[in-house]
Amino acid sequence: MLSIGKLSEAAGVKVPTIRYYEQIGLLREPERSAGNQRLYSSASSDRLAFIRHARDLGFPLGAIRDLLGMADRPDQPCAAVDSIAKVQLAAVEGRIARLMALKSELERMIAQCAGGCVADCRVIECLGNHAHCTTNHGRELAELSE
Amino acid sequence: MLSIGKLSEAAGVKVPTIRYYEQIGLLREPERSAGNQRLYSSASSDRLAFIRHARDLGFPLGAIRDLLGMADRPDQPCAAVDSIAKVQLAAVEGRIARLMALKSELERMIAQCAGGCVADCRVIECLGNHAHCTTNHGRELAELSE
DNA sequence: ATAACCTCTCTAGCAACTAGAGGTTCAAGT
DNA sequence: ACTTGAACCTCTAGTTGCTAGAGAGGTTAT
Repeated sequence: MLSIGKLSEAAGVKVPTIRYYEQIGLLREPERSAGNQRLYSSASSDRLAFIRHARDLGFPLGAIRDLLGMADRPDQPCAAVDSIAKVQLAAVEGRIARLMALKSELERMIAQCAGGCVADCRVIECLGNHAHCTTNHGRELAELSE
Repeated sequence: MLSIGKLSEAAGVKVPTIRYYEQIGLLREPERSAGNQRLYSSASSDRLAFIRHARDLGFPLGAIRDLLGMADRPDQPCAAVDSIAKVQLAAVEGRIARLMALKSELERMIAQCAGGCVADCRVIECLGNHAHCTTNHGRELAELSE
């Protein structure tokens, strides 16, 4: 059995984060020692590593909750799993596209700045006047990119 | 003079967001009508458009606060402006790089899945076992990408 | 004058944690 | 056996950038 600190080290997830996952119901409440400290099995460690890996891949916790539920029923078809992964892939692709547009906009702004004083600064100018932009970025393009 | 609703429409920023910007000190407190409603000049509208555009480009509000302070002193050198923009560009580039790694990982996971049942699902398998990954993504690679 | 709509303040909520206060328990060294 | 110090406990509040709602009051058009 592992203490929360050992589990934290083993799975690469910070201690308060583990408690947070328990609080929101992503991890089951573990056993406790006589002195009320959490004790985890190595199965918990696997589960936590799964969560961590999915988080690293950008899956939101809600999707991870669904994935864990599916992983617990191995004889079901995995179409639903696939579709979650595909949604996540689409989200990632969308973010990349938006960020590329922002990148070129920023590069253009920076390149145009001659390094003089603020009154002539292209960066300030461009931020103040959307008409200077080449790309058609807007609220709907940027909101998922951060 | 514009009501908050007109300003909202003019700048493309929602009404509660305008009040929020005022609350955190990004916009000055405007004049009020006899009935205590906010009244904005067209200068406010420009300032708000500036903020909106910078947000669209992914600048955090703290950076925008700095940029606005600089825009108010047009005779200063603009090196500081440039450096804020460059930091933002670097952040965007970093996010793109991380997202590209995540994208290929997700694509690989999805491609490998034969569409059977969960027990054989490559997606679940890969999420559970980091050793299946080709890329070396980790906490430090993914944390800025969302 | 009255309906319809706008605005006011205030509070609480979202994701996904992180930080801190103030107190207990455990493991190791003496 | 005792003491020290690290690790643990619970609880609350903060982060970022808003968004949603309650309940009250202002404005405008017919």
